[in-house]
Amino acid sequence: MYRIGELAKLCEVKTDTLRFYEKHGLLSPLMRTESGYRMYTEEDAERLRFILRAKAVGFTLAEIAELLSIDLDKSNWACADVKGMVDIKLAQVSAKIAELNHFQVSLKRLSDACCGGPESAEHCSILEALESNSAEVKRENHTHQHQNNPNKASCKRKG
Amino acid sequence: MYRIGELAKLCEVKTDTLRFYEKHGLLSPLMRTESGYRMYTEEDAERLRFILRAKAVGFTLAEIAELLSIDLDKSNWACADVKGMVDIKLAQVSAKIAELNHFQVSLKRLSDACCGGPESAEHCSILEALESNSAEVKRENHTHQHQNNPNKASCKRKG
DNA sequence: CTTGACCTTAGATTTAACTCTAAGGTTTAT
DNA sequence: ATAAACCTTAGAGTTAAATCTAAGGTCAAG
Ligand SMILES: [Zn+2]
Ligand SMILES: [Zn+2]
Ligand SMILES: [Zn+2]
Ligand SMILES: [Zn+2]
Repeated sequence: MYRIGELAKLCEVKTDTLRFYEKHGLLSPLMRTESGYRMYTEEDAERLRFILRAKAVGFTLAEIAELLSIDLDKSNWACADVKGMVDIKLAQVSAKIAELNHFQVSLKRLSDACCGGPESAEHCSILEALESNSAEVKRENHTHQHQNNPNKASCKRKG
Repeated sequence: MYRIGELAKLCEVKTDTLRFYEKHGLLSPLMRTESGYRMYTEEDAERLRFILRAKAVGFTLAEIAELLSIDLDKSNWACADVKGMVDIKLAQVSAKIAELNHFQVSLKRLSDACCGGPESAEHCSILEALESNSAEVKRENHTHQHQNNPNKASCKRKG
């Protein structure tokens, strides 16, 4: 039996999180002490680990609640149901990855085009790209305009 | 000159969004009509496009506000500043991708291990994996337990 | 018998970027 | 002159998952 702080420490979450999970129907300790302290059993701890594992593969708490209720009533559910949830999540995750990959490619293109030097950003190709509609990013070259101050170090590519 | 609805349509955003951007200091039309209608200039439209392009590479509105202020005062900023913002964002995006890739791999492993059939989930390897701590997911095989009902179609791998 | 670490509750706050509501004024077309 | 389509404002609601606050009760040690 664990008090809330003990279980929290054991599973590396905050006590707030455990109360939050309880409020949202994910994990309710069966017992309370006379004085009202929550007492979690090993079974509760296992349920918490289920929740954390499901979180670790990307499920939301609402989805985890569904998985938990399926898990408690397995015989009334099919593999198809469970795999369906996983596959939907997989599609969502893949879609998000695709979006972020797009960001990544664009950002990389912007980063690569900019010298990153100490010169004025007046001719920075990143800003130019954001200002204009063109798909390609003009690359700054060695003779680009912001090398016009000979007192400053010349604007060389980093790394 | 555009009224708010015209600019919204032109750039495929909601009027709400334009008011929201104004409230947050990203885009304020210089003019109003006598009756208080916002009138956006072509310059405002360009600024909106800047915002949308920056959004399209993953910047938050707060970061876009910063980029806009840099853009209006380029000579007081260096390429290093601009590239720095891009590189920070790139790192964030890459970190998020890494997390999602982890989700994706885990989900794929779960999905692959489950037959996805109409049989009871009593021996579903997905649920088993979430219940237990083991890193590897046990794969359901052709003779797995939930094929014990001969009245139902056997639990075959989908696709 | 008091200090400090723990526990309780209800409810507010956080983050991001909208999105919606209510109540009303303006423009344009018929 | 009236209806439709537009515009205004302030402010509340949405989503997700906590995280924090305030005000107080409990427990073990010294
Ligand atoms: Zn440069
Ligand atoms: Zn640059
Ligand atoms: Zn199966
Ligand atoms: Zn299965």
